[in-house]
Amino acid sequence: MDYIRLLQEHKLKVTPQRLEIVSILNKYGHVNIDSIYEKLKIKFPSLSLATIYKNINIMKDKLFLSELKIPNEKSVYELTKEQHSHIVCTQCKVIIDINLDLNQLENQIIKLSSFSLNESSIVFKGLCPKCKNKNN
Amino acid sequence: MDYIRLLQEHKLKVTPQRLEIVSILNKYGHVNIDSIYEKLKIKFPSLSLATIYKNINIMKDKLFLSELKIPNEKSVYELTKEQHSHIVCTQCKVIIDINLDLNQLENQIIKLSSFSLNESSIVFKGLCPKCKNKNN
DNA sequence: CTAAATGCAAAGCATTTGCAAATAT
DNA sequence: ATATTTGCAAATGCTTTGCATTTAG
Repeated sequence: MDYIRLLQEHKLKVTPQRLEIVSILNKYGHVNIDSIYEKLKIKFPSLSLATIYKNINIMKDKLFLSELKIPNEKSVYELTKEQHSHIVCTQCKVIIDINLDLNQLENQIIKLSSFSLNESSIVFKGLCPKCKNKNN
Repeated sequence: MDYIRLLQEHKLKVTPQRLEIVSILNKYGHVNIDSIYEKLKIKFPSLSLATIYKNINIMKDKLFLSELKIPNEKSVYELTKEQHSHIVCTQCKVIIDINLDLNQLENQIIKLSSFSLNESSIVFKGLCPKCKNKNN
């Protein structure tokens, strides 16, 4: 993935801190602020939390970063991809992306509510295969 | 709706403040902290925000209050009902409940992810019928 | 009468802001 | 050379806590 181009396309200056934030997001997929900070602190000991917040916000504004709100948990961030849904393991907290066919669901909604739809946020919770087995 | 019984069933003392919080939740359906506070302040001028927070938290713990996290907006609270989904109007911010048949969706998820499922949080965004018309 | 709830003020966190110094273009 | 970004410290804002007083059961 070309992080430099990603930043440039959004008219952001390419700083080492920014490159590393994007790289962490890309590598880990779903991360919260604290864990971005921890990981970055290793490479940039002088790094400020304020810098992370500023960058997260600017990237959100430019829409190439999305915040995922999860019931009863902290928000995590991910690089914006095509629309997809999430499943969270209630035990080990792993979050995975899933591509669902939402046509049938959207038809139901439009029929029942007469809304016109654009975004959706679909988060399921349950047990991942590993944790399912551990529990037996 | 019998607010007194609702509180008693959860072993909470029936105070005037609590009755009014529950009544507001029931009346308005989806409300955020500030708007609960504003509405209550009229009836109880001495009311403290801390009391609202304490009550929201205790009701959440007892699971008869649910927090609804909405992408890019403040959380709202609702009395816990049977599982249902939500649609939010991006223009007027109205939130409506909707009962969807999730069977087909859940089958997809189980097939694709091998998770076992329990909760789900499904929030769609779009334009409500009124705002759709206004925009023409 | 006792345990729980309220209201106030203070404390605690998370996030944002202002500004001088450093850096990218 | 200029505008943006960083990092620090201070400020803000939301939520929680501690405690004395009040209230419900």
